Amino acid sequence: MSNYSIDIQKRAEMFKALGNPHRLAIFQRLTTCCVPGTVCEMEDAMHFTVGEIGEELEIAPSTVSHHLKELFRAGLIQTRRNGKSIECWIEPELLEQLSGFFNIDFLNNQSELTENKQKVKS
Amino acid sequence: MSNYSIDIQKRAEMFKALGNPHRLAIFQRLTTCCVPGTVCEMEDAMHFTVGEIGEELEIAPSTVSHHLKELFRAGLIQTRRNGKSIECWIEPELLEQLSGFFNIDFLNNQSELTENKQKVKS
DNA sequence: ACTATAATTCGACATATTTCGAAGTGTAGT
DNA sequence: ACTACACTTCGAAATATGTCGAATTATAGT
Repeated sequence: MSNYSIDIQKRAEMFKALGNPHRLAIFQRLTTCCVPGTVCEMEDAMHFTVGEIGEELEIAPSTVSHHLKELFRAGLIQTRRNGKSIECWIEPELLEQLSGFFNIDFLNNQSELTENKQKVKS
Repeated sequence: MSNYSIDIQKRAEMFKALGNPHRLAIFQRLTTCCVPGTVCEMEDAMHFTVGEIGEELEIAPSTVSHHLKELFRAGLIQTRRNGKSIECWIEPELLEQLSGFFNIDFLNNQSELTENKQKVKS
């Protein structure tokens, strides 16, 4: 369990964090807050307070807090105090990074993969 | 925990399965088996036997078996008996699906997102 | 039939996770 | 200073997970 690169350990922690339905729901909420079809204002629209998140989930505040801490520790969300409440959001770069992990083109060590794919299929 | 859509439940199970370092290593092995720079023969090169996987992980065969079962139950890998051994592989479509989940363009409900992104940044 | 190889199933055990309520901390308004 | 609001921290309890060795199943070769 301990002879893996930081890389795989860190990523496993991310996936573990997303492996709980409540946390995945939070994460998804934080990514899909932009109304479909409208311009996404990254700086504002993607922020939610802990309270807002808790309302949708219907679980105890202490449980919401626990889950948010897990998401934060995994490096999936950012938080910031704003007056009485605390804002949560996701950095768009993180989504790119995660998306890239499953990108077979990426895994194939760069570039000419679109080419290769076609070769295989022909 | 139970008032979530099948969708989110199923996906959470996938991420939970990937949330263990050993399983993530298996999964990664199964996706990156193609030698970088060469053509990826989907039908053959992406298959590994349980034994081959176990060797690299240095854990008891029964533990490997357990992890593979989890990956299978989550819908992440496919298996097939071939003689004495059992082959495991990942369907490329699955990688596309997972990659798409983190694709903010995708989340934003299709198409004109590349456009939108640029609008925001300008 | 016997043996070897490949993998799974079955307890068992230690450890981790999820969840809650109660108590605590920090901020803003009166 | 007091009160309300927003959230976190701290046990505690129930449940789930990761790991192994021993026993079992399935296949192939002799």
